[in-house]
Amino acid sequence: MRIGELAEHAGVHPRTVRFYERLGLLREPARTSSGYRDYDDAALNRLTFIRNAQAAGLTLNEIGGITQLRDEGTTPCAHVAELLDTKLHHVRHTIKQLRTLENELVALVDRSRTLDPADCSDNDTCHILTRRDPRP
Amino acid sequence: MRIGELAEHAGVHPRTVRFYERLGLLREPARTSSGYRDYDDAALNRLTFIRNAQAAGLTLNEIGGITQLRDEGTTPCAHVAELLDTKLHHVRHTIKQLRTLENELVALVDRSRTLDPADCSDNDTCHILTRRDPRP
DNA sequence: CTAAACCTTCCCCTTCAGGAGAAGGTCAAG
DNA sequence: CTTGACCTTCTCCTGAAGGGGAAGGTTTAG
Repeated sequence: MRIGELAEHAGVHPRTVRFYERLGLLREPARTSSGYRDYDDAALNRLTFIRNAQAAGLTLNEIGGITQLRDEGTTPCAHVAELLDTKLHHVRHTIKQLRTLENELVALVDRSRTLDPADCSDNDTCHILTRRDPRP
Repeated sequence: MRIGELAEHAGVHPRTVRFYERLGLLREPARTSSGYRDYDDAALNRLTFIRNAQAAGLTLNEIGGITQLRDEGTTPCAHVAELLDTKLHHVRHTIKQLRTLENELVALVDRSRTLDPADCSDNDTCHILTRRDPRP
């Protein structure tokens, strides 16, 4: 199968397939006599895996670590499990930070409703954003 | 005051001050006879404003829009209020997405505990990440 | 036979917020 | 006078995940 067909099956652009190959996520495929890339089903499986892993929030770099283990003959399960666990902690941490920001924004939006634009001077560019309390 | 002093007062690197100037967030300051940048208190106010706005999640581009209004003589309050409101919606949307990802990751971590690495075949690189259900 | 659709490599561009280093000028203290 | 700390401009680099176009070769359908 040629690159366009492979890409369409996986729902990506042919460009993306070449990009993954350059990063080492996909092995270099066979070539037809005219130099076209010629993929087998294993390549589609691999590409599908990459998309699944991305959907789970893994970076291409992390995915590269997994496929490398697989290519070396090691079952990557333990590594994958650890990666997912770490990612989960990161996600939870980010959510916490965003919730803090959300509260801050709610306070600022409220504030914007009570302040009078006529009182907004050049000193602080815009008094809505003038900090009253110390940074956490 | 020279750039190092200004930067220290604001808690940033002198490089960052020059960077903001290049972006048009800070006006070009006066120069000493030897070519050193020479800032007044207004510059520190402006720089402090930029930091506050960043803490509220605004991008430098958005902050540039605010300072431009101020430099043109328009009170930017209405614009700022709208920006904050939009940002709040964005943040809430991002939190929602991250919560979905969190649930997905919890499911995957659970799954990694029940699957046997001995059953992980080359076909799917790692069976923990093999999708069972269609993408939302 | 020709035109469209596909493929190839090569190299630069994007966003975001700076960071790094080079090569050189200036200022304050000992 | 010299050393160290500061300042200047210039240009390139980072990470993430590709996007875009140029210039050219191939394949397929009509």
